[in-house]
Amino acid sequence: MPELPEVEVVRRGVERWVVGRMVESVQVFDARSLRRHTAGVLDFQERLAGLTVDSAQRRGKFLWLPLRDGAEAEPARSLLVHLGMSGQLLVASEDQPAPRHERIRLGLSPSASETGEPLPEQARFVDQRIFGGMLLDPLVPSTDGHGLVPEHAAHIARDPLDPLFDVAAFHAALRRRRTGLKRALLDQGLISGIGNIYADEALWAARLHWAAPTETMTAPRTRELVAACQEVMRRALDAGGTSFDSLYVNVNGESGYFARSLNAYGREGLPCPRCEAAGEDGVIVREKFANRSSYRCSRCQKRPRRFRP
DNA sequence: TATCGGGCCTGTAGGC
DNA sequence: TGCCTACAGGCCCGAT
Repeated sequence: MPELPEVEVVRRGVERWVVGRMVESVQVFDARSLRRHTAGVLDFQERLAGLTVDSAQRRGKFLWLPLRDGAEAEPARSLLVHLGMSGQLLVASEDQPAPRHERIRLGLSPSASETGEPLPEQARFVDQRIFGGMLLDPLVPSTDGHGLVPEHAAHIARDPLDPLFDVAAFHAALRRRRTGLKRALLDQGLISGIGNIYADEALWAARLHWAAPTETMTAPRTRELVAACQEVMRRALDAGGTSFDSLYVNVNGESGYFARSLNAYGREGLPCPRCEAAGEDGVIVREKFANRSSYRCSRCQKRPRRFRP
């Protein structure tokens, strides 16, 4: 499932393979992947073709490619990409067979690597469940005054790996909320990039229960939680992301290995690794949370007296 | 205004 | 074998 580390892996791939190249053609195989581009498929195709990819940017799980028209000094719009829960952005050569669930294909201008090898001519957006999508979006000033962001991503908070992420501001916002910790971690307007998997992993690392009330957090506990988020995501990034199946791959179609390093998520009934190492008997339990699952250790992530499910 | 829950989607697994 | 149901989950929007 693409969360921040997976999207960052894809961003790096796009930076290496796609930046600096012109979009020469746009094929749309499934209009549902352009659901958020309200002007429609034709508008998307006509306006995107002929623009050059200036860079590859990311905030949380949103990835965007600022686009430059030949005569422009600065990009004024971007191709905003969200992978949803099954989206992939693959680079491929024309002779490679079309993958199943390919929704959008971009033909790229010819280019060569440093060694003179020709680069793949296509970028393919593949999305089995169509929760993700693309849109052409104007770039607007970020609400914190630093840089430009696509209009549709302007409401997204900075993520914990962003050098400009403000822990004190996050703590203050957390204290103002009247909800449970996990719900807050999944709120992309509060802190971005965290999905169900890394929320469980970060809460496990910080020994916090998912339903602990946000208003009970102290500043040191918030710092510990943010540090846990950063640590979990950095390790996932080093491993190339989390792959449970073929739903997440990098731009070259390769899977990541972080799933092997998960401590809580998906480990129902197994011993808690931390408790096991200490000779204790904690077990990972699975609980219903907002129509999905939450995993925690029965012993070191005890249910708080006050509880906000 | 803040919070919550349902809908969007498809493939897979499991039960019958 | 084939049908049905539950489940996975990020984001958006309407309801409370």
